[in-house]
Amino acid sequence: MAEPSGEQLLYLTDEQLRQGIEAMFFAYRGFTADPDRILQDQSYGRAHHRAVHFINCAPGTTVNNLLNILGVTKQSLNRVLRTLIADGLVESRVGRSDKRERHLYLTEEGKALEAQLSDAQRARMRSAYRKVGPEAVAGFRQVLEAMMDSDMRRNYQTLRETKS
Amino acid sequence: MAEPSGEQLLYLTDEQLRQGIEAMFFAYRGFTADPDRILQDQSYGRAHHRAVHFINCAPGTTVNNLLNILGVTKQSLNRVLRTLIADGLVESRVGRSDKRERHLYLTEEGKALEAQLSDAQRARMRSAYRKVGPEAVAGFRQVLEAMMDSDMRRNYQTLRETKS
DNA sequence: CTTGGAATGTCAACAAGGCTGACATAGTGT
DNA sequence: ACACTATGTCAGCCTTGTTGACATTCCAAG
Repeated sequence: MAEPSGEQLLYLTDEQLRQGIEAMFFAYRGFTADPDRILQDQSYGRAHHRAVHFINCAPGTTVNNLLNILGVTKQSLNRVLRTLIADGLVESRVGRSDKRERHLYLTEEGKALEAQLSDAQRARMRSAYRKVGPEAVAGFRQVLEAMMDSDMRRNYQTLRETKS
Repeated sequence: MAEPSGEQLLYLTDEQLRQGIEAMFFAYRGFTADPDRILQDQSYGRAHHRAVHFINCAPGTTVNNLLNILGVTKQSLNRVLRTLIADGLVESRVGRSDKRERHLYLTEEGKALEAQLSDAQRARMRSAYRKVGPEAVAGFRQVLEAMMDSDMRRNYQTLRETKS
């Protein structure tokens, strides 16, 4: 074998990549496990969690905007929103300037659920972050960002800007 | 505000954790996008991909073993296996010592599909890894490992040992 | 040896949450 | 007036998770 170079670098071998793939699979399971557990008793699922999360992040967002972020069809999102609105967790207000648009807000009850789910998920991530330290976290974030589709990266960065 | 300390460290703030959560969400979408695209034409989905992946990793594994790794019910896995076996991608052999067990192997056709899916997923990960360099990759892996459930970490490490 | 329980795997039926397609309604803008 | 946009809804399909019921096989205690 020649000196390591190009594709031969240790961290780019097929075996290393395979391990990364499996780590991603198992870690994502852990990542969603706590909110899933909380929601399983209620008639909600992961889809509701995602909707509530992003409405909380960007209060007043429109349905269309949420659609782009979540990457599902409007029929699919609508099913989820309908139940959330019916149960009084989300409020849908007709737009002032453009009355076709619906702006979405969490009610107090909605915020409470969001906080409950968010706390659980953050607790796990905080524990992981604390175990490995800031340099590892920086690397983690860099890899995740590089792994996104470019249009999703745009959404992600928009969300970062509006809140940080 | 006092000096940053304890929970006050920059990388442990709620806002940083929230960004990490969203990065994980978007990155996982990218992570599965390529195999999903390849499979959507066929009558297979992500569940088939996962089964094929782990059978490829551990040829001769039993159904029960696969169950533990994948974390789904045996009925759910069975449906996937049934179609894979019917289509000649997976072979199921009755155990010699214990005839209750079924040992699973990929056929040549199964290996071909696995390679196709795996290549696509590795390509994305390789590109991300190359962009950010080995130190970031090391941090990425550390965080993922810290984020797994402990029982899943055991599975993950077992898989690493048997193959590396 | 037999018999009961544990382990393993299969089949059936149901629910969540994706998807497409078609269509209604209402508001915007030319 | 007319085309286009944003949203909501209905119907129906697919994948993939769930539980319940059941068959087969193994093993160990009586």
